Amino acid sequence: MRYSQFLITTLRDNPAEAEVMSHRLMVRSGMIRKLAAGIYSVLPLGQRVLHKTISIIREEMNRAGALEITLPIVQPAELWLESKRWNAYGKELLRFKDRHDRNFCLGPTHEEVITDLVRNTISSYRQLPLNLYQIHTKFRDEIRPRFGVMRAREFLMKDAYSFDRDEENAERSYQKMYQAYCAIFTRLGLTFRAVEADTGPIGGSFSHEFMVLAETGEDTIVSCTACDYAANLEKAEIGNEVFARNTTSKKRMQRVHTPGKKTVEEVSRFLGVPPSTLIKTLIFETPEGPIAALVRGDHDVNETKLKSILKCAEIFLADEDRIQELTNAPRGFTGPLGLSGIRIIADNALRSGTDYVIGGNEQDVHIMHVCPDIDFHVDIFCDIRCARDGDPCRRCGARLKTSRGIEVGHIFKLGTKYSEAMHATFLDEKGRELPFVMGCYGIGVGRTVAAAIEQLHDEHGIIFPQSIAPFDLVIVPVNSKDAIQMRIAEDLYHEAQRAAIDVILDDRDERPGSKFADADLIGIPVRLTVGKYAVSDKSIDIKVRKTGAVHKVTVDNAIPFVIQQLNAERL
RNA sequence: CGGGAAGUAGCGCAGUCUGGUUAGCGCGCAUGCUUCGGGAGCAUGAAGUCGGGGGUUCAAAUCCCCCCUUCCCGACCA
Repeated sequence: MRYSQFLITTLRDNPAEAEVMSHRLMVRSGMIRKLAAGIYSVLPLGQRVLHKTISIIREEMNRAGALEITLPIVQPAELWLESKRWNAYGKELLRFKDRHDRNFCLGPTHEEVITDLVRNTISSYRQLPLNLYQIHTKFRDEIRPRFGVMRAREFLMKDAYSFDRDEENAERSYQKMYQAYCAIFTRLGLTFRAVEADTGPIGGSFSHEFMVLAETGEDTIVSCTACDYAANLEKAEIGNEVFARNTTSKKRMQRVHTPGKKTVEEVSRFLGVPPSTLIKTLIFETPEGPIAALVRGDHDVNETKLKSILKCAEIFLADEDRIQELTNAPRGFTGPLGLSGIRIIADNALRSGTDYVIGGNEQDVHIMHVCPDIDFHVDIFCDIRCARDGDPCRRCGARLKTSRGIEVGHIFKLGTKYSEAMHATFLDEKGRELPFVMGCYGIGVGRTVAAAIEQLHDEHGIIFPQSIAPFDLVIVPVNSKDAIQMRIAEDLYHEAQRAAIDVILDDRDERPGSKFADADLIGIPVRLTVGKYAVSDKSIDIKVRKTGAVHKVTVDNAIPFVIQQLNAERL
């Protein structure tokens, strides 16, 4: 490819719309342009990167035995009504009507469509296992799209769906995908980690998220410092702690006046006690009515855990009016004592300690020296808080630590959730009709590219891993009006092409500084500079983007050296 | 949906408070000359419904009202 025949539209200034680095660099390098919030056009440079990413994903999916298909983006409501997700999915599902007034939606995911396809196509255990995948556009009407393609509304996703005859085989399919994902992200040159995760609205029994490690990631990962346990914060379980309680020296409860002190911080400062001796009482609305969730003042409630304990999809914090109605006090003074008709769920940590401060369910009143389960009733104790640095690991008891990541892939064991709801069955060798045991497996393609950039960049721009760089090599003639330099550059260009190197020749009549800056910004792994030394003593500079190292080689050795450099990185 | 910020040439911004020549600057773009090892210099030029609608006024980018869009934080969410 010649620069003069390619469209590269780099920008010198950071776009005002972009805050995070990967977004800035994708816009500045000319990979993407925004059309509307969370909706992007992909330019030729970005398309090349996507292409290479997709190729790797496709190769590994095929290697794992999955078959590529294409499913429609526009989906009829009937299928979603069958799975009960037409109403359950929420506003992310963009619904609309066609000219005949029939309901449709844009597919945010494709479980319904694939299940429908398979139930009409597969009828025998002999046709299993089956894994079908596509790399296609999804639409999710996110409340707040952000960070460019990292959280877009319209985005490219690889989604795969496995169908098996039983749990055991489904487990095998799941493991195959797990391995394939590891292979994919390794080939993409990413530092990543697979973590246990909540299944969310997709449902199913078990899932892993693949996290690209990056400080700017939206997700918090909890991992063990000793064993290999790792989970999303939403899911991360806290190991058994020692719950010691000595009630012999317990003080009597005491009402205290706490005018205007509503937050944990205010109350703890006012009373001169540490936040860990306060109990936060949060009222949540659930489908079965309000519940009270109790955690220590220095802990945070984990709503995902709470949902899973309550076995419901939707809970939300009660608002000011509702709190007043239920507790006869404004927000900030809620406590478990005397709450009638409300289930009280307390975090395990509250099994320890006898001397807590709680809200008095009365304006400007708190109660001191309170012991859970003795001074007030607790319906159940369980793990409902977010894990923190230092908490014990569920598996081995060692300390947990937290870090940040970007979720680029998610694999689910779906079980028979969809196949049962939609009557997708096959006959086994004994003629029994059984529902497919399913799994589904997603990779956010654009997000993966963004995550790679987030992880691999410097002050000059993107440092693409060779596997997804838009070009392997850029050849820069310092002075494109110098016929001899240009001829050497052209010769090297052709030589590189013959060697199957994805090369671009910067034949623009630009100053060398601009060409270098663009090459760095775009993140081409290897740059070859043809200048006056190439003319005078056949010396070429080869610069490696990642390390910044400059190697001087002769014209004849240039391309072989480049090949060696690329092979060193190629996986 | 709550809080905050912003919409002026392709991009980045000034001008708005305090209404008043022809709406500016940098980058980019076009043409010419010189230059060419880390974003060159000079000259000439093209490019603007000042986000949209309404209002106030002799006069509106500037003041008032309504709306739209975008970004950030939160709530929410693969």
